[in-house]
Amino acid sequence: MGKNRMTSQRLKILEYLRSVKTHPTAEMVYKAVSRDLPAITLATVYRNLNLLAEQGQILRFEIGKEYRFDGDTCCHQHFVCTKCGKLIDIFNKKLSEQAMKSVDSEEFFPKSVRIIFYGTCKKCKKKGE
Amino acid sequence: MGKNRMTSQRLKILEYLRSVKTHPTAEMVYKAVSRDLPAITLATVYRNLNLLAEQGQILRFEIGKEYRFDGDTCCHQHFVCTKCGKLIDIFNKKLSEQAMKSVDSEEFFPKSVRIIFYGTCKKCKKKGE
DNA sequence: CTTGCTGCAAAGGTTTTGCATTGTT
DNA sequence: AACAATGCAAAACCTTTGCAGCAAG
Repeated sequence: MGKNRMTSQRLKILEYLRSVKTHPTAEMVYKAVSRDLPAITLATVYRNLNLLAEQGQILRFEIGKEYRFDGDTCCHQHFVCTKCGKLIDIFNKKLSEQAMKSVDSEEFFPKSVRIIFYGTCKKCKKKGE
Repeated sequence: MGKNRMTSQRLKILEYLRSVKTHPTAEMVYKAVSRDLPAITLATVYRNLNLLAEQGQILRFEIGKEYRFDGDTCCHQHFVCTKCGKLIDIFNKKLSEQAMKSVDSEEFFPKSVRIIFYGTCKKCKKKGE
């Protein structure tokens, strides 16, 4: 703990994640970062993503059997369109806070909530009609 | 649709899931069901779990890279203890309904919500002190 | 009988790991 | 100089799939 070295690979990965509003997979991060660091490997990307997630610098969560990473650690929710698979951010801080409050008790001591909605997005809804 | 055959394997799997309050992995279901059906294979377990989930007879969700299955399809939330890894049910129908309502709009058409809390459970909290 | 389901084995895709080397501190 | 981090390749892991035989309707 606290004895991490800031390598060019780690920095690039972190910068990349903070620069995009998408929720890339490890593979996507790898491809993006490869443009600047052609020698980087997928293994390194995984190792860094996992480390950053452990430290709470980024978010890691699972959508349908693969990890997605998110540079925005501020509490927000996600919407998954089950038609097109798109993952969309929803910013409703109150909702997360409200949820946290509702379970905080002598039984549970929540540190974070993950709220994911599944349904249809605007675009797919239109197509379906 | 509607042309499924109720095989002994499928029945056993469904019965098992409904009989437990845990959230077993496919592997765990396989082991449990194997006691009565020694010839069953993991592949069959997966096929049935996926089919049942598609039909909405059970729930399927991801916790840390593996699928978990839940025989209780009624809307409830989950609490994951990050210390011991335990997965606990929380029954707060209102919370889910509230969440759904808050995003339902011209933009999003949610069909379901998944709310997972991460934190410390009572037992681990005690140990930590 | 029909054809959906099974067991078996093999393949698939994502993530992790061992090891020698490199590069931060 | 130490040792954390990397690249490479192989392994590990969970899940899916093709196919021939079986069995539910």
